[in-house]
Amino acid sequence: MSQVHAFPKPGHNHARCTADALRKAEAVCAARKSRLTEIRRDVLETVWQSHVPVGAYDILSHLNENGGKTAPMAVYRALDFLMENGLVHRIASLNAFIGCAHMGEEHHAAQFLICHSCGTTAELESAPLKRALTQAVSERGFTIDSQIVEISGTCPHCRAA
Amino acid sequence: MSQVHAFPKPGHNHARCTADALRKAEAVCAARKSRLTEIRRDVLETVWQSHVPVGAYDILSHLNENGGKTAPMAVYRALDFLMENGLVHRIASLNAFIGCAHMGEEHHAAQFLICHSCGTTAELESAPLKRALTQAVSERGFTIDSQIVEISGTCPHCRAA
DNA sequence: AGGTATAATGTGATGTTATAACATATACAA
DNA sequence: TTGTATATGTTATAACATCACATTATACCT
Repeated sequence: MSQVHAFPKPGHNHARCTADALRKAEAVCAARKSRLTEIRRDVLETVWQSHVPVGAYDILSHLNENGGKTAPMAVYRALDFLMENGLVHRIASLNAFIGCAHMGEEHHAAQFLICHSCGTTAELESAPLKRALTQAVSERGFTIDSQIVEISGTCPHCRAA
Repeated sequence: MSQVHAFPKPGHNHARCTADALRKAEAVCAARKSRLTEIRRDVLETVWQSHVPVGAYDILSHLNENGGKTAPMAVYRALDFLMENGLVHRIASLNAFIGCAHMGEEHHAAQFLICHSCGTTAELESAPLKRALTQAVSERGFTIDSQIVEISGTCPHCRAA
């Protein structure tokens, strides 16, 4: 029986999400012998400040809040590293980035639910959807390299409110 | 039995695609009492020059090839109009635009196959995929407003070559 | 420890995509 | 024909992303 992932609740203990994420990231990097340097860790931490995707320049502003002088390139490089290591996803429809909720685990695909009311974005992670997609695509003689599934709408919590 | 749409062949008579598209666009606009003005028609025609998505600034260059002085804003406004009327789609992963292959028809969803070898991009239009998606999303209590499905890979013709 | 290759970061300029804000022109209905 | 809505023109700027090259840090081999 497949587990249906819950959409992040408005009042959840988010400090825990962040702490878990950083811990997992350390583990993933250790396992892959990737180096989670200071700037990469800072960027990851910034991305994890919420479940709302953040733009690269927002991350930059956050890093420079206390007089820092990090350049855009540094942020993009850190984001590239984090994406290569499966720690962060890019949301193409928003030109923004979000922490990966399944670091180190097998990943069906990058499938996202984006609430345009509160901005909260969650991974959908549906195996049936993945299968339907694979099937439809291969029927057409096409070979998949990568995919984007981004669904905008209203999350259960905003809908209730 | 459902019709599986063919991926555009390299040597097809593309003049016909364009002519068909412009004719359909006229019909759609007439039916909706939308005005397909000169610049909008020019942009649509430019987008239809191939089955490869074009960037807004490429469209702009094309419009200005013979000394014109159209501004970016005009192109974006035309694209907005064309998208509102279902004549053009935006490919988020490429920041580019492509003519809609199903103007005026019922549309399952914006689902695209993007060949990263030749650039050719086609609408997938799979009902089972749409169903799987709707199902997965509603299970999570989420209400869909819009969706993006963009699949990158190799098209049958490039794969054969 | 020292040398050297590789990886990471710094730095400045520039490229690319998209929108804001306000002025002007055009269509078309009353 | 004149008012109103729609469309376009114009200038500036915002927002997102990369190039190219210099410098520094780290790993790892001897």
